[in-house]
Amino acid sequence: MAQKVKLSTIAEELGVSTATVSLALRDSPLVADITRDRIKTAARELGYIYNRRAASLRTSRSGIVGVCVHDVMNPFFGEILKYVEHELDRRRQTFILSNHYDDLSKQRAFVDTLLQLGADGLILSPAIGTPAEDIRLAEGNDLPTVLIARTIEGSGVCGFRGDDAFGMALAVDHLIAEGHREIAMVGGTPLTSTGRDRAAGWRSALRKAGIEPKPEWRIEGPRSRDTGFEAGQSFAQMNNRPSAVVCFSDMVALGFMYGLARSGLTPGVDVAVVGYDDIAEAKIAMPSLTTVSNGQAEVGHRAAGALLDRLAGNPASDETVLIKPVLKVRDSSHFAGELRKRIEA
Amino acid sequence: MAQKVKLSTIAEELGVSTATVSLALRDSPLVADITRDRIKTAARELGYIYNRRAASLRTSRSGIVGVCVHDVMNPFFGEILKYVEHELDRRRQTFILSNHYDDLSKQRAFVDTLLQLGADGLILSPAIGTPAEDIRLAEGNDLPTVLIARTIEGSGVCGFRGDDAFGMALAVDHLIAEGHREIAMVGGTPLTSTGRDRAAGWRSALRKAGIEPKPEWRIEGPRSRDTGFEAGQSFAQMNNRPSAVVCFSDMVALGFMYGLARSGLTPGVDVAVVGYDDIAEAKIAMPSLTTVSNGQAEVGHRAAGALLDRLAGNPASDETVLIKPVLKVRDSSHFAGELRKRIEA
DNA sequence: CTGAAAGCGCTTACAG
DNA sequence: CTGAAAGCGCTTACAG
Repeated sequence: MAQKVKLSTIAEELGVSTATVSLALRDSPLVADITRDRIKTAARELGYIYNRRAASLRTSRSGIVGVCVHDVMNPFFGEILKYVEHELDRRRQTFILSNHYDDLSKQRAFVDTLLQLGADGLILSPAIGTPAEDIRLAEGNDLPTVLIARTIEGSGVCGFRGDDAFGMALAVDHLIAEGHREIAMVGGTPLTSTGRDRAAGWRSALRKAGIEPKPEWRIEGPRSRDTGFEAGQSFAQMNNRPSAVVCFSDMVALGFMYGLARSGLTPGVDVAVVGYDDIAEAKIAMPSLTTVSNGQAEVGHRAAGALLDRLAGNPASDETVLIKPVLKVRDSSHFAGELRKRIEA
Repeated sequence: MAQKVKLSTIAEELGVSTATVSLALRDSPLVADITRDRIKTAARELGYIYNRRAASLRTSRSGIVGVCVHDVMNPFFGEILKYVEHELDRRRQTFILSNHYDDLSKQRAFVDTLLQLGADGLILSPAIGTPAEDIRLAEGNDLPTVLIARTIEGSGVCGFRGDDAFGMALAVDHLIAEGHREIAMVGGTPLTSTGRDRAAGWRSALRKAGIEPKPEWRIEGPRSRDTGFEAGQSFAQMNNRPSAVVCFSDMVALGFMYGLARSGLTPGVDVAVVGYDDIAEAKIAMPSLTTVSNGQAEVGHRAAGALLDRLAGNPASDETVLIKPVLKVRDSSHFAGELRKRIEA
């Protein structure tokens, strides 16, 4: 390729200074209209490419925002990110994405890269085991951070997530209203705030209804479609199988229903199933999946908004915003209830 | 936060030059072992953060690779990206991801950003309508490009994708062997190479078996689970419904099966269904989905490898590598065949 | 093995 | 409204 075109190339071409070119290209009112137009035309004709590294070195603003979550392929995160992406696009920020797969060292390597690139901010759904210290380190190195989906005690930064305990209680209350008394919870781990809070919501909703959850009703672990599938197959073999389950997530629930079906049971009839998140697939699944809407749109929008606010110089908040979940009743939990009522009648 | 620590801070602290510090931190053999150790220790203690913008401005190497696909949330791309990610991680390259949603202007904005950041390379699954000129422009501005999943005539760069026509023919041949004579194809668009090639494979496999595909057997459009679902519902209402369908992708097939089931048909029994891609979900779906393995691992690995090769200074190739697909027979196509044979017997 | 100096391509006071 | 000059934090010949 030919010689690289830079500000000074344009400046020489037109017989003006690089300062004027720089100002003109960014529409500074300091530059006369005619000059600006001449400069912009020349830039276009010469195929000028703005060098953001140089600019960023000078201004210490990079226009880069890092986003790091467990796994983008998980629709729950994918849906949140769509909204984050939309918001950042509008503000002309470049976003760099990384999965951490709950591997702390991968997350740290990513944060390091962001610091090296002089990123302007970070939106993070922290990996299991992330110490508050890691967040403070990022903040201490001028990397404003906003948490999503999971939060960390004492991190001192703001975060957005659903009210997990409340949402899971909605699911359990619904199943109780449908006539169930034995309700298992499948999936999740006490290692994340999400896992702890949802399990707590399940447990306390049962107790409030006077039902003491049996230890074997709490099936920890699954957090993916695959492992949900395995859990569904095991569940089908279980002695004294509960009549209903709430799942840690829709992914788990959808896999669980596949697993039940593979074992010859009909989800929604033999076992009532409720998911969590209300991802797009829930509505079209067979049977359609009763679930708890977890506010992906709101989390994504507000997290991006909060970060952009801080970048604009507004004061930081350290508040965790809990978004109210909403129960979506569909066939996976409702068929069974209907049948039960008919039998009892 | 305190004063920013830079090379010169360390240099002053230890009474050496910044040149020595720079060399030491990158393990140059020019620096004495003791000096290097002292420097590295000081860097750690002072909390030094390497400024990649400054380095990159000087060296014109950024360590950044851009990746742009239709949508990361689509497991087909997600799976490819996992392998790309793995390969780039190993080589300590930072990767910047973007969806283009088949919007050419979004793709262009992303390529522009990469040029501005001085990215070292681009892995692209081009948006519908991408002119070869766009690729040449990137290459002309020192952004080596490798294509995945879709290719572009006359782009002059190398690409990796499955052999779509061959793969779809495998699927059709299988259904014919199962006894089907009326086989529809659901989904895909002639606007992409993938869509054209798969439809061509379907059509020519039918003709080779002496079957002339009826126009109404080609149901164009769906490329997602949602639209596959709608297609499944419409298909259920169709007069003279074919006994089998091949789908543009697993996502379409999985949605299609949901749609059939929602309409009261049993996928795999009332209608044989074959997908394309062999994403992880295919194996656990109900019924398990017969599909064509599309080499996501190989595409991801080899595309990343080819790009890294070029970055290492090896000569560019302009070859499109076609990866051989493999048929995976499962229940969604096999039940129906079994039943048919029994009925005929 | 180490240091002094130039330069990557911008932006930003400052002066006019 | 425009220009001359310094400086962001590195790396790289070059000299010693």
